[in-house]
Amino acid sequence: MGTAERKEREREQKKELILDAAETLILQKGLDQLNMDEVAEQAEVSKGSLYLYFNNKTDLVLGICNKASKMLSEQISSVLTQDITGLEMVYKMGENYLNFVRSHPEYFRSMRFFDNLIDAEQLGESEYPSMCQNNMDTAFTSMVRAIQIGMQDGSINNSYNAKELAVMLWSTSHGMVNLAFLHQNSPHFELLEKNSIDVNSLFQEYLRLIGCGIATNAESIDDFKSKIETDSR
Amino acid sequence: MGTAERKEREREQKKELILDAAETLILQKGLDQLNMDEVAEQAEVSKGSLYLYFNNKTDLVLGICNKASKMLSEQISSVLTQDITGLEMVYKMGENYLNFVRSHPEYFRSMRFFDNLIDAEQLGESEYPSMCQNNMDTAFTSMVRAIQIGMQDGSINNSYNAKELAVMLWSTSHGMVNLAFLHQNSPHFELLEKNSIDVNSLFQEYLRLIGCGIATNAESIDDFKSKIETDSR
DNA sequence: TTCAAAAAATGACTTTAAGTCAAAAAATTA
DNA sequence: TAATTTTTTGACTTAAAGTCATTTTTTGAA
Repeated sequence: MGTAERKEREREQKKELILDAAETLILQKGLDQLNMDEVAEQAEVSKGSLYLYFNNKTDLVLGICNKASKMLSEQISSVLTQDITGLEMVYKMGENYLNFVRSHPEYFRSMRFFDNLIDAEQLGESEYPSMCQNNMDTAFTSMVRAIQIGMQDGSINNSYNAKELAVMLWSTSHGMVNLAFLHQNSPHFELLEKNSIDVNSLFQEYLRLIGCGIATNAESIDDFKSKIETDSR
Repeated sequence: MGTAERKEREREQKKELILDAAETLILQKGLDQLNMDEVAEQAEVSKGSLYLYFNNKTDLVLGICNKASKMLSEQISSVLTQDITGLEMVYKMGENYLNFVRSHPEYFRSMRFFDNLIDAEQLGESEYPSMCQNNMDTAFTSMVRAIQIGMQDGSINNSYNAKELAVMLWSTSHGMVNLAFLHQNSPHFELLEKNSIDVNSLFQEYLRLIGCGIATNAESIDDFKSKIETDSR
């Protein structure tokens, strides 16, 4: 009869509706100011309904984090299908990460929230943490794959362990991207202005720094640099 | 008469007492679970008294962050007085940062809290944010200084802009150190275990990666590597 | 179409934890 | 030593998360 299937679909749509409402509010006023009564109002449902679709406020924010990490993971993984060297893939992945954070600050906020939760709190019965984790694992695996491709095609120095290198690039780019986020979204954060540093050139320099570290040799570095310059135009 | 001075000193001691109590609780149960009633109990004062010494809960946590950032800043700046090359200073600063986070997870938690606040919330009348900011500025300036020393003594490639390089090293090491923090303090974080990666060797590799990127030439890199190996014994 | 049973939605209510303040206790000083 | 000022207290207020008895809507067999 298909009633159950339709119900399930409608349920998912309603969850999506609520998540959209919450995202709008987070974008407007930040995650700290997110209030369940307002989410209910924005989503045009009662407060009680929120709790039919999400266990609690944390669960709801993790629902957003799930969407966020899925989107990021897809954008990172998509690089693997391009016809470029492994080193270039690594570069593109970093660029995609930066672009993601810039265009979806509310998504990045939800991912920072998840990062804070994973330390500290017991996550209860929410199904989202493992989903978020899976999304991030997928993105990470794509990174490892790009590095392996680079070692194969000779663009990346194979004296590193691929996974170890992936973790390093992951963490360092997280640090860089976090800086870009603060610069864009926090009026109190003035480190870059005070030192008159431009985010774009900073990120280019980061890639250059990393590039010099992981590339096989001078030729592949030069090759890499010219690629970067071409891309940034 | 000196009564006013004594009162002021006693007031500072009481603030310290309350901060210590809060630190103990954060270490035990995490920042999310921090509860003002429990802080009052732990500090052996009434709840009302907490609000005589701190504007609100946020202010109290920022008080901890002030201590934390001061300690970190001192540890980083102390490297400047050592008789080593600029490149080695940069390395030592990174190492000090890592050690700080490992031995004071509750302090690092308070600094993450500050990081989240600076985006999002209006910080009210608290005097701490600017103090924390100053502490971090001091640490950052020490980093710039180390890089300038390295450019002078020939250990660091001077094709970079010193401040830009400092921001990069700051951000990337923040990312690395954050990873080490999660690994140590979050039972849910399994990225390193799953890929059987050791934090110490990862950090060594990070320094090697960065070292290769910023060092002047092969000789200084080799020199640097042998220094690192000596130190890790 | 009708209506009883099931499912979904509601909002007034409960709970929890931050934050307040009038009254009490302690310290100061004349 | 007693009036005055300063400090402390904990019961109270408030804000926001979370609950649940009741109402509304949907379903599907007669």
